[in-house]
Amino acid sequence: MSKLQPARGTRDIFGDEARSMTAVVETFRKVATTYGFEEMATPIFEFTEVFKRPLGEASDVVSKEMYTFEDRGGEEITLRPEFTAGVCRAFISNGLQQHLPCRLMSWGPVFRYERPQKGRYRQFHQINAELLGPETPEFDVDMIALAWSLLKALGLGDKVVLNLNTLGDIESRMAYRDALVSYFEGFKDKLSEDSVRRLTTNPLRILDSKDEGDKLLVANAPLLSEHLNDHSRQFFETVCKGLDAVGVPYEHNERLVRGLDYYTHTAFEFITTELGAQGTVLAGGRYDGLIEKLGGPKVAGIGWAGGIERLAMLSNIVTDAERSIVLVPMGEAGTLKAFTVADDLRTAGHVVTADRSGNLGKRLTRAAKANARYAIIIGDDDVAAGTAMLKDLDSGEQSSVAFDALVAAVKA
RNA sequence: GCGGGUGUAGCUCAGUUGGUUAGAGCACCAGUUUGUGGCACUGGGGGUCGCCGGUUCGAAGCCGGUCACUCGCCCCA
Repeated sequence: MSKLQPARGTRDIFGDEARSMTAVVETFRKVATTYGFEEMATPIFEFTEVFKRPLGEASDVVSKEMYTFEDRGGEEITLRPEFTAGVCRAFISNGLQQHLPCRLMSWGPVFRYERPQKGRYRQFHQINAELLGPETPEFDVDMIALAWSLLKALGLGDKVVLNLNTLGDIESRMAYRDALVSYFEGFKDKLSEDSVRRLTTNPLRILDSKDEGDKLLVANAPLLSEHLNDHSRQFFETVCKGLDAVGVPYEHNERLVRGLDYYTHTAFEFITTELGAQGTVLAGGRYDGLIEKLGGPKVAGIGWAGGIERLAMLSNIVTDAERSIVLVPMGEAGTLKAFTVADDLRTAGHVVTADRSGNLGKRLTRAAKANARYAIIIGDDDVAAGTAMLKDLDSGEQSSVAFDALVAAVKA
């Protein structure tokens, strides 16, 4: 640790960036609420097993990206690398299967030990939505529609493209996996180093390879759509029809796969080209076996997560700070009087600060630069007279107002 | 984890073939101005030149290492 720097991949968030991230979260809460979602805040750390079991031992997240440590009581603890597993654990812990379907929204920090880049941090923030209930394709449509509504509300409707695919149910996925492995086994010497490794860890990932040689082989590889059983095919068709009906544009991308073991059926990613290699801005899918895998009831689920930093960077939306009233006390009596004036105005709901240093000109300059709405000058003479000088900083007009009339005057 | 680039004030950047107290603009603070604003003038604070080591009489500039950021890969939000 040299100097007073934050640890690698972590940062301080303030100013415009903080406001912009808050705006993303606020928009999310508002939109998700209209879809019937309720808040679920789970701990930012869990027993390691909660993440290890559902994500899959071989996944990158589990094998090299988790912040895991033993606490003072000897428990294996992990800082959450995603929301889904924790939310599902909470669902089971609290017996929420009595209230299906459950629509749960969350947001907050998540942790992944990765090499940082722009738009990619070791501690970053996500908004998250999960819908737990029966395995019904219409729910997939609802979830994607929610994501699309949010993105539109953030002004990202034309910056982002929805890539959609189906991984099929477990049966279809396994059949396809076998077909894929036997196909690529034949070209093992031509595959990139990464892809040879993926052949054993996650063969579907090869479809997504950026290696030029791999791409040639992938072009002739068997297609997942050819290995879908009837159930999986119908499920996907229903999802597509639903999306058409709600008017969510999408591209069927057969190469879209997911890294985590628990995904089945629908998988989707909203992608932008404006953030370099960090183009995925919001992504998710269906995870029908997850809750059972964690030891819970047979309940299916679908969910997604969005990167708050990435969404904020793309949208540039900032909630404007509320315009303030600046008190300018000019003497001892004025300084004391300003405390009660401030109190009255704040009680009435205004943002009030006092500027007590420098000459009057400086203070008005600062108030103007801070985009304050009013300045209230309170000198000793004013206190004696029972009035303050209320100055409208937009128009430049000012008038003498009795102290007890200030709250009303400022409203007008 | 792998490969490339960058690092001088809060911000944007100068800084000659290594040469003595490291500069500018913007921003900030104060004064002109205890009673009227975004202007002007004057002044001020702020940098161990990312950090450590090496070469040299002498390093912001050269060499090595390290840290951070950044671009791509892996993977992902």
